[in-house]
Amino acid sequence: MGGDGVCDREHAESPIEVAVPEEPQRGRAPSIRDVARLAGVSHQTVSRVLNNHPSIRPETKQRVLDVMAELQYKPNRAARALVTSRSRTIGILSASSTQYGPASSIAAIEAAARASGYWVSTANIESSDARSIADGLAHLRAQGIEGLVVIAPQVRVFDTLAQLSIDVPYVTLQSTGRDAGHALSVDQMAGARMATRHLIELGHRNIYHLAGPQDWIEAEARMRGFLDEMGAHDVPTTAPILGDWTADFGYYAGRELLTVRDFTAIFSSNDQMALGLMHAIRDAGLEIPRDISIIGFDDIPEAAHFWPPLTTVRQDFAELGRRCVALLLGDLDPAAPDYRGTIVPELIVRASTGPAAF
Amino acid sequence: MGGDGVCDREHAESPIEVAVPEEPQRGRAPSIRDVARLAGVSHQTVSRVLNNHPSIRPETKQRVLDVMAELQYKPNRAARALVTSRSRTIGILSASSTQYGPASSIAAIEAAARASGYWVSTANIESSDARSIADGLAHLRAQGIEGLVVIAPQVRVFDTLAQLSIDVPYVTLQSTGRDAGHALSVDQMAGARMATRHLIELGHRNIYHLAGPQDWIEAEARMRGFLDEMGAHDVPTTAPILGDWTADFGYYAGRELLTVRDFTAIFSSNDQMALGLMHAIRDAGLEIPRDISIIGFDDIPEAAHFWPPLTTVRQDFAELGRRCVALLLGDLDPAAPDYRGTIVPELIVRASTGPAAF
DNA sequence: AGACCTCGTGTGAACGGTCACATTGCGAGC
DNA sequence: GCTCGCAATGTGACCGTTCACACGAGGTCT
Repeated sequence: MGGDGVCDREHAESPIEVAVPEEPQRGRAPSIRDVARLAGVSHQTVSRVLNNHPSIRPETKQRVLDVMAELQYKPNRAARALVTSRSRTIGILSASSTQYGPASSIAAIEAAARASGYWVSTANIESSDARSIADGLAHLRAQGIEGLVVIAPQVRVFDTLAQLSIDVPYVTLQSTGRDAGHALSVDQMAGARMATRHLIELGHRNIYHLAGPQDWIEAEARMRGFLDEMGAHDVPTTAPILGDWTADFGYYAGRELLTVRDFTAIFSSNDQMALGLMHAIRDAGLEIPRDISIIGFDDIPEAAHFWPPLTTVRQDFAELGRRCVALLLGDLDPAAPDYRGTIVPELIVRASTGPAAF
Repeated sequence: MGGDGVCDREHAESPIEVAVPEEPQRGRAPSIRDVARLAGVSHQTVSRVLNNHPSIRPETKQRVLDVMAELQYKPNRAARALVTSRSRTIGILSASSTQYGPASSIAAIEAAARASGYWVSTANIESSDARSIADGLAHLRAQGIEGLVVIAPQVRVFDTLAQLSIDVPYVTLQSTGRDAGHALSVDQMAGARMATRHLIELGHRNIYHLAGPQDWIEAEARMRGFLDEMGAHDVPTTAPILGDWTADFGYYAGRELLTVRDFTAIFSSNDQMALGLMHAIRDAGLEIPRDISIIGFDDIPEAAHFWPPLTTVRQDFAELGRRCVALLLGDLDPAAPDYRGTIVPELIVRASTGPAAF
């Protein structure tokens, strides 16, 4: 019924293009039994060809394959999922999927999943409240996902997830340190220490840290890395400022900080906030890095073209996505390679950092 | 193992009435028939409750609902899809999903689809070659999607899609002008004309256009808008430069252009390239907008914090995504509202444009 | 030479929903 | 009073695939 309606509509809309006189197309799409009939075998033999079962005579197999091609047979995923109770679908629960990092990871996850014959279905959550998370998760679960990737790295999300008792294998793209089995991440602490050490080695002693939102796991890890490294060099620290990842926040935080100006460098927890900071610093008539050094985190593609080009810490989001799927499939499918373990980020020195001014 | 499972099951079923207080929960998830048995109705009645069929006694309905809640019954999507041959899944075929625009649209599409009870499954294509597109499409089709959204707005993609004769309703997020029925877009031409007019009104007469890749539909539309507006004001034009959307390209193009420097303004087809251009201009010791004005396109969230803050044209990607689903569901589901028609972008004037220097 | 295994194939029953149709009561119309 | 229609519910088939099991042919072991 619905199909007819759609067909009519198509015809009405594009009279020039679609003709589609090719297929006999009487009624339903060809099934395994149609193939079987034409190939002169049983439906089970066709099924065996589909799942390339070893014990099947090559010539029989070829005959079946030929008929499949002729009929343009396509296996019905729903039927298969019903009987095997395996959907071959990985769900992604993601916050802030419009940002470069998450988006890159999602793309990599999709590619890796597809290569392994899995589908990917996403659910975005706008806010991190329990309701929104539960809704997203319910949506994915209703679909019968086999594995779950969580790219909403707020502590709150974790807690909510823990309460919801997920019944599928899952991976989170950030590490709380608590749930070692499920987590996968770029080593945020190491990256933050690199960034901090870089500033210290340039002679800076009054360094601020513009952190991410308090309840983000990455933000916390970077903050910890910062504090540890500062401590290791006996440099006194001030309390980090808690931001929201946006360039807007960086700008306003910068304006605020400059009213006092008791620092020579700022380590921003991501590149966007660093951009906002630099904006504020320029507005105040100061020069980077002569007056103030800025270092970011992520290395988004634009960072090289900021003014000045931003020194930052590069994360390999794509590798993260790939490993994520490998880990998940390791649970789902013991054959897949397992490369658990953290990925080490890389310090990218550009022009926004320089020797300490005073 | 399997045999044991079956045996257990047989035993569990044979004794009259379940002795276990709560739920045996051994093995499979509860089905419609489990619910039926405990509620003392037929499986069909349960099905009617699920699809809230009108003619069912309220008290019967309530009883069924109670049992469902108790058993934590969840309908099996695969079974439903199998029998109705409707997957309730929308596929997204997307290139460059890591960029702000596409990512925003994807998020909006997912939200809108979910609100209408649909799932979203994505396939990313890295390159625009026919093979990659066909693979992505095949992947989505194998899943039995009911509708398709294409956010890979290269002309090439369109041609490939046309050849592949898509058998589901689809929408493309950009307009070729040719396939009016399927396309949905922000009015790129209008946006480009706004941007160009802005520069002309500031007195610029030597304006370059840094366009996007030749085969992108948006790029072409913006270029056309630029040329039209220039023509309307009798301003002579030079051939647009064809870029690749990246800040890197903008930077190198800028360096190249500055060797001649026969212009006072550049209209960049997106914000990233504008960023690269500004980088190159600063490197050459020039000041924006005193020496050269720059205008971008998209209004990515960072644009307000570029140096100088970028004048650009804002596109409402989220609205685009929402309408996209509405359009698709209009095909799928005649009840949904239909708001076809283009979305008008908005000129955002910041500090990267100013009066012509000479 | 019979027992036994393996290969290649077929048969019928699931899986968990929906659909078409059958079957009850029960009030209304003639 | 008897039929008719409708509301509320039940019965069995079916969607397209895989699974468990059966079966014949041929080879190997004892």
